Amino acid sequence: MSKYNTQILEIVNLRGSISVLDLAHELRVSDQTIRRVVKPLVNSGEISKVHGALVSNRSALDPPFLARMTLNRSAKIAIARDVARLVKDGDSIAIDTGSTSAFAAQALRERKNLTVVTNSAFVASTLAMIPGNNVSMAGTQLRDHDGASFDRSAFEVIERMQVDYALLSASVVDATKGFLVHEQCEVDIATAMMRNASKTIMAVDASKFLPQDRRPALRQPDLRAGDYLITDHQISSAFNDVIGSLTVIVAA
Amino acid sequence: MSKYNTQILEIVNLRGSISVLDLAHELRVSDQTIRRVVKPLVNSGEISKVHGALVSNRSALDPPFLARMTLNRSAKIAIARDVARLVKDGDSIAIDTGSTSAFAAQALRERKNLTVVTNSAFVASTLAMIPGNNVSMAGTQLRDHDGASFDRSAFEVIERMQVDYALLSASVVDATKGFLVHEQCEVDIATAMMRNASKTIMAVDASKFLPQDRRPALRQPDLRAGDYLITDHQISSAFNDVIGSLTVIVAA
DNA sequence: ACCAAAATGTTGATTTTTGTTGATTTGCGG
DNA sequence: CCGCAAATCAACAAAAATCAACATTTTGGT
Repeated sequence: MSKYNTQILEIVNLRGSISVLDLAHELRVSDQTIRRVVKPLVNSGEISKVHGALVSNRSALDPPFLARMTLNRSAKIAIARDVARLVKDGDSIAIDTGSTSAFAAQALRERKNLTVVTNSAFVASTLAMIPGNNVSMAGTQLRDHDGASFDRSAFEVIERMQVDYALLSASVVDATKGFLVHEQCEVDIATAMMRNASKTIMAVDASKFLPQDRRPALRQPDLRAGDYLITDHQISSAFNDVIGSLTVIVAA
Repeated sequence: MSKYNTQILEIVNLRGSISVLDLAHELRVSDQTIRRVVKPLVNSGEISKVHGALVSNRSALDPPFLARMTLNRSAKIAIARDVARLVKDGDSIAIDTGSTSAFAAQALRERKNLTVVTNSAFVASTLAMIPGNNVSMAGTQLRDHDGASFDRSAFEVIERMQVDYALLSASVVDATKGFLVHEQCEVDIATAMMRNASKTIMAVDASKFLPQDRRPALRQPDLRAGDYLITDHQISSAFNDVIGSLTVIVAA
């Protein structure tokens, strides 16, 4: 990770493409340095390279949102893949806010003819543009830190949908108290989604099972027998109470 | 994959078709190079080729949102920058659907404390996550090709906002008929946004001023004196009627 | 101030891309 | 069917970009 890293990404993504020499001149370094710095960026797929130029492969569409979600990224992606495997073409699904759900939305782009209801603007815009999908955005006023809505109209929209799956997440999993989140409004939305869904999918990466500094106090509604828990590590038997009769899927 | 790849796709898709020689001249390279670069594009079916010319195989319809995002990218980015320059921190703005508006939303991320109302889920999610912004998503059910909403609740939300600017766009500009779009619902939303805004900003790149194959028939509402038109080239005097008393900003 | 490690610049050999030339093919109107 | 002009293709030379190796500078810690 070099000090030019962010600058390079910025320039390449803004201009769409630029030659190695031009970029070297822009940053007042030699072309060789650019090549060296750029190589890991290309390997990690952040930008791509053709003989003669660096080209951005960031579609102008996907916002920096996902890029910021670097916390446990690969685990979340693995979980997202399994969510997409569970859901079939033509299913209907309610999706809550949260970074795991955001990745799941990305993965669900490969499904077709989904009916989706969500209170997250990001999830909505991700899935709305897939041809054949039918996406409803629940809520009007968006919270600034995650672009989700928890207003009255959000509940109204969710209440009038009847879906196959509710895809929920949690901030922390406690061995006795269960799935916890930080805010009451999140519980309320989750409850509404569960009530109107046949099955619930709880997607939480393994880090949420570890003790946390800032322990949230609010419990998500209890899951029902046959609901799914998707995570990325084998779960310790200490959590048997919480897991109960859930179908546990451990993502590779 | 060559460095001319994206440029070629952009030009071919914009113009519908172009001769190899013209394209070579446009990109300042030899015809032979064009032929070489184009061959893999033709093989992979991205564009097709007849003797003497390259033709786009994008549908004659307004290209899908994703494709439009790459069309005339640099012009749209320049325009977006000027939009962001016009709007000040703390302003309120209504934003319509469309690729130019999507870029404008990206550019507006550098503004703070904006109040935003939009019927595009993409614009909403782009701006919602900026701390201090207050974003309202107008509408519930999202159209699949661009993730925008035109339902009853969209109008209700827009009608109850009072904003400084309405940021609108158009598919084509006609010298006598003015700013045209393809669908009535787009006009309706634009009208509602304009009615509740002090000033209107019309953002259209120069390619929209050229004659088009498929001419949309629906007129955006007339702009008022003092409204802004932001584009990327000097506008021919043939459009004087349309421009009227607008403040024209030509993006660099 | 000193050393070691990391980052950067320079050089020259190597590879890829591009332009040019001339032969060959294709589309089209008699 | 023929001939013509435009378009295409093949091959080689020139130019540009890349890579590897080594020299130099900068950085961070003692």
